[in-house]
Amino acid sequence: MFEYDKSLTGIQSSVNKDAMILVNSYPKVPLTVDCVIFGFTDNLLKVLLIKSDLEQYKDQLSLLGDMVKSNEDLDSAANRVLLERTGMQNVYLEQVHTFSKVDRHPGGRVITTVYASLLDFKNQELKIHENELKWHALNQISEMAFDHKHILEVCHKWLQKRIQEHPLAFSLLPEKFSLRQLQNVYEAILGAQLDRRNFRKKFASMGLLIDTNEMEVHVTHRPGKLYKFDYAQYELSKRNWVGIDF
Amino acid sequence: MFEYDKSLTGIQSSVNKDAMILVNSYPKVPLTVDCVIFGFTDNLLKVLLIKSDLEQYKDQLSLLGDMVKSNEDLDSAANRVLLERTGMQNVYLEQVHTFSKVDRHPGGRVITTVYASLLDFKNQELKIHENELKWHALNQISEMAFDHKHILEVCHKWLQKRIQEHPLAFSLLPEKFSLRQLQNVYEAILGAQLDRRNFRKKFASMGLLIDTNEMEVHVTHRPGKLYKFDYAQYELSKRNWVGIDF
DNA sequence: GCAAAAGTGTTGTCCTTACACCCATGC
DNA sequence: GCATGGGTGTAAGGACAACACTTTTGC
Repeated sequence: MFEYDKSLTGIQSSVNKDAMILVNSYPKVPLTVDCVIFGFTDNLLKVLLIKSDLEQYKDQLSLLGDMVKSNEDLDSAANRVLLERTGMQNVYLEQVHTFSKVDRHPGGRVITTVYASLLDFKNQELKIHENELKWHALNQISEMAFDHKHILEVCHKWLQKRIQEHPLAFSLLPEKFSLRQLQNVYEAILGAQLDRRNFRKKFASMGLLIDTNEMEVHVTHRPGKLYKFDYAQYELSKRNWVGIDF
Repeated sequence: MFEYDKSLTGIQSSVNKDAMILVNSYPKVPLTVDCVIFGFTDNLLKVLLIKSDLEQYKDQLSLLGDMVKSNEDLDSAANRVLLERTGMQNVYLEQVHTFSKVDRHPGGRVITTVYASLLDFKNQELKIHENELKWHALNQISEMAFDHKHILEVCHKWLQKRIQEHPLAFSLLPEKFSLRQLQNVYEAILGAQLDRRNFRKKFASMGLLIDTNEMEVHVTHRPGKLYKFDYAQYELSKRNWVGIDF
């Protein structure tokens, strides 16, 4: 089976000529992606941040971002940023919003598409410590460079909504986790206390947890059971929601 | 009270110099916005579309879009497209997603941010008929130019989800509407039949409908009451949802 | 044996669903 | 008077919220 690059054939390029002229008439804008990388440890929701490179934002915190390369789509750029900064691949990553205020960057107009990612803190070691790459507790972040504080708030709200309708939270936990850990994740993200018995009942009834027959070890209290998340079962049982809930 | 344009002051520009050099090093990309404009009539969910300008997509349907001007943010560009094409302002408009596959446009790389809008079909007359601007029933659209069919599907799913958690549907209806019209909107968008009594009970119990004390006229059956949507009450009573529903 | 968190069931309330008959209008 | 859709109530089932005691471990 052979395939051509159609853009190289004479026929195709004559058809495309008007399209190319049109596209060339458009203003061009520098594009970046920024990643809001959520993690969970010490019972706190954390975000992975660096110190800004720019003099103007000296010592201020900044999201992990980079320009979008000319042959790269946004998803790839976001995955690349994540890989370059954390060494991790195949992590949960979702586009959240594109921010475009004309004065959002002091160096001129830059539009940024923001991705949110969730990953297990402990699985990974942040080999790259450039720009003081560190986890920061979400509720202790005050000022940030650019419009990044605003972006962070948008992503936090996005996450609060998203974990209630999609099992994202499991990405923040190790493969095996206790129900207490799971509940802690929900409480940290939602900023609310949940009833332990009802929480456990809810997850038990969903049938998405696999009992590993293992227990917590070295805890200073009665050890809890460890579970795995049943991704296969989740794919089968995704709800088809029809209801009205403003 | 006076304000400067800080970018014009000497102090500021020396601080910004490194930022500007950085931004200038980024690849630049042509950007567009595309609007998926939903309407509702004849009990069908419709979308406002034109015929593509491009030779390659001759006679194929295309979303309403335009380049993003160099001094314009995305929201403004989307509002401008809507205004230019429909003459309407201040309509519901929300950013949905940014599409960036490198080969999505035959004229070269173009990234597009897609907005969805909902508006009342009858309130407006589409004065501009360029490119055969017309409403098309969503379920009868087959082929489209570019990746617009895919975009449309993403926006339809977005809409299905969104109307169940936010009262968007009212934007598709005239100011005064009957419960039957409202139910028809939900049924058309969700592609599902809903129980009439339960639907009415649900909305009655929410307390978001104002009885106008007017009735339908010139209908060939018992006329229904006309209601208005109580936006003020909705703002007060927005739910603060904490629940888990995969 | 004490501190700390795991594990477990019941009850009341509310929401959702399913379902059938009479009513007002245009023709 | 008939066709068309408007308007209404109830009962059963399911989900959610509130709530307290016993168990297991480390120290």
